Amino acid sequence: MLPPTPPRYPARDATTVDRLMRAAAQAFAEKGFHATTTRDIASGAGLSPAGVYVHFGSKEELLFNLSRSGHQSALQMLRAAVEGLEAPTERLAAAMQQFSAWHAEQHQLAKVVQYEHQHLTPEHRAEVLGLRKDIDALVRQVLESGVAEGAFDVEDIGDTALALLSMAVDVARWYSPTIKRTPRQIGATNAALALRLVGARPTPA
Amino acid sequence: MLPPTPPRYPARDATTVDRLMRAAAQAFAEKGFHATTTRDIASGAGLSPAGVYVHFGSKEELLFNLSRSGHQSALQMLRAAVEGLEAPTERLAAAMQQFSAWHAEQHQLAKVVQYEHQHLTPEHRAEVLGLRKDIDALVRQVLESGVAEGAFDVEDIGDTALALLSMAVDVARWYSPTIKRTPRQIGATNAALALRLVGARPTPA
DNA sequence: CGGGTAACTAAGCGCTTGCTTAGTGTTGCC
DNA sequence: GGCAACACTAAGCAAGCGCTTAGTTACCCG
Repeated sequence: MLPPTPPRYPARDATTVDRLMRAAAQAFAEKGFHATTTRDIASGAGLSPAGVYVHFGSKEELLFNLSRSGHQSALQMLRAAVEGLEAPTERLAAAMQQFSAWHAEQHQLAKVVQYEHQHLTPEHRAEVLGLRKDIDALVRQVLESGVAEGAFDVEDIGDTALALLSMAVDVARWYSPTIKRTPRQIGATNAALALRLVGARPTPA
Repeated sequence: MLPPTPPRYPARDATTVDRLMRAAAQAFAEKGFHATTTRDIASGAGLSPAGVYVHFGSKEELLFNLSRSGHQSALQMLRAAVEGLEAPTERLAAAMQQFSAWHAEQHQLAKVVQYEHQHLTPEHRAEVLGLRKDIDALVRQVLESGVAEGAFDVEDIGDTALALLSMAVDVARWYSPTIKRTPRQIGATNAALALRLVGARPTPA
């Protein structure tokens, strides 16, 4: 009774779904969810207005898929960044570097992730807020272990974690591909600033 | 030929205009400009849908008035905060404290200011972007004088100013009146973190 | 070659949107 | 008292919205 193809509704035809996701990310990032029409998305993906609904049940479902996969990739990237690193300063620097650079490199997706989740249904919003908590917890944990080892001098871990996240997240608000600094440079700057914030010394030359 | 009343189209009846501005600020902050209908604003101000157009020519004009007056009040507040202060650490701490607290206390207006200006007409956007540049310039100037006096140790003034602004502006994104910290406490935290960022010592006890 | 399936489109439906129009009640001035 | 000026409403219009329906094309597997 098993079908010869694996369950197909997670859309095998990656290219059209991919074009839709890209077109939606660009439009949502530039104009916001409500100012974007399904016709914008369809034409951005080279489809007729009805073509969207072959792959997504609604405009909100498209936003949800974007928001969830964006949150997941940010979280995975953060985990990969600190994996294998022992020293708290290295872990913090790597996390801040990668997270900031991600918000620049993926600035369209990042804008959707940071500023459009309010337009999700309550159930969908709850799901992505869970992923956000994981990201917050990871940053807090990096700070906590640094404080425990005496590598960081921090007044309040929650406040400091929030400030660090602000610096990185806000990149999505002001970044534009036309500026001089590259995502990598932005990451390096924010990593250095983060080490100052937590009272660590930058790795000596 | 001068009329007995001064030019009247800047709306003398402050109370209805004020109710409209408040209702619009709340709706724009909570749902965004495009998701807000003129009927939302009208009913929020206790008017019929047509009543809005007695005082504002369009929904965008309402947004513009909000955005401009919000930018102006933020800028004025920043100027007042540093006025009369000589020591760079005091000036930076005062600016950061007040600017961060403003984004909490006025979080609805601040959200409109920071996240909705993309929906202004090009002319109106250009006008508020001018005010934003003034705010950026003020922060930079505080950093520059601190560096010149040897009070701050900063690698790059532009990057550091941007990080400081990120910390303050991002308050509007995460602040909610239900959290434990008061706007004043948030301001104090961010002021202390700012002094760390610029390599200054917090004022000794 | 025939038949089922999945991707896609042309057309359009019902609804909501920003905004207008025509009219009403109130106020203040001569 | 007369009347213009004003703030406001009831009703509604044209346009645009998200999404559906009915039908066409392309392709895969026997």
